[in-house]
Amino acid sequence: MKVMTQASPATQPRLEQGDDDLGIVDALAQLTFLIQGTLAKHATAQDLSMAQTRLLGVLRDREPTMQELARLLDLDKSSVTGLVDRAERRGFVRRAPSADDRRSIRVHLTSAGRKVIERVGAGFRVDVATATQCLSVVERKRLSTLATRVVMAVAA
Amino acid sequence: MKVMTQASPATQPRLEQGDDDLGIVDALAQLTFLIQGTLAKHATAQDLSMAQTRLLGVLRDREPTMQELARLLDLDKSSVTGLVDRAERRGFVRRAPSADDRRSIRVHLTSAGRKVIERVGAGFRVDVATATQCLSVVERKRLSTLATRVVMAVAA
DNA sequence: AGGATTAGTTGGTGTTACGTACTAATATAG
DNA sequence: CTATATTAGTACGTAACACCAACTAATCCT
Repeated sequence: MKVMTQASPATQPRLEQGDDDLGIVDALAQLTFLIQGTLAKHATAQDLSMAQTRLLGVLRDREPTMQELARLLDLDKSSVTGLVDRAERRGFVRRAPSADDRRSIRVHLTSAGRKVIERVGAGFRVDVATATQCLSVVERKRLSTLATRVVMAVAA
Repeated sequence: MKVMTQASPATQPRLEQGDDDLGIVDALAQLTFLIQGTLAKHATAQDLSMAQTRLLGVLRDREPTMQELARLLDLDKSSVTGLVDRAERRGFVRRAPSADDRRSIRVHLTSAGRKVIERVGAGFRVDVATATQCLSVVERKRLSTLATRVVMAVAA
């Protein structure tokens, strides 16, 4: 995990950090893999792939067209066709004709789909809570605030 | 993004958090997707899949056997065979016979492989730095320390 | 020496993702 | 009001990826 940056040239061994700090880049990278692994675990437990999980997750509070779905998931529209095909075949989502535009289609969760994604979410929540138990209440709050700030800033 | 947990029952709209805090679970989940997206972007820019990127990333400071690689990447050994096949075909890694055990094989980066993964790392670093620019130096340090603590605690 | 175990590959199946080409519906231009 | 262009979605071909089960070769065990 040693890739040099402009900020810390190869000639300098990073002044500010000891063993208790991986540096912002590696810390976030590793945290990311950890969290993704956790999510993948619960997805697998519900017999869902990560792609299916993302699809159902996005549909929890939306009823988008295929086009919008492609944008939300950052996929090609032809990829979304297949994804929704398989989810529909398993009874997790359904396609409904759009009211205003007869070309487009609205995708929505079925109750079975909602149930399965809620189960993944519940398990995930427990594991994230467990993983952050090494932090005090104040620290956990700090972490979630900082993470939120970054997410919000990038979104804007 | 509203799945209820034991910690915050459905009857209560979350006492402690305002609009400036998504809560530890959603904040980390969203941060994770953000970071993964960034990494994927730079991987694609170097014409690498995420699987190839993870492979080359792991090999930066290791020369594992196929078996160890499977454990490191949390993949089936047969998946690793294919992954290494494709990476070798593209000249990024090489297989070398293991000295002590004639059954096993050691996989190592080529200079081309090292070069390409370093480029991904460099771009990724820049983007993480940019994404965290909304934080002060102290806050950034705090975030990286907290993330490190979580990663370390889970690893142990 | 001989059976169990371990390392790695092979082959088969299913998912995922993409690009291109296509149909149908809507929007725009003249 | 046609004629053309654009948009929404699907179909098809290709390739990567991941798994399982079956297989070969080397090593371990007793």
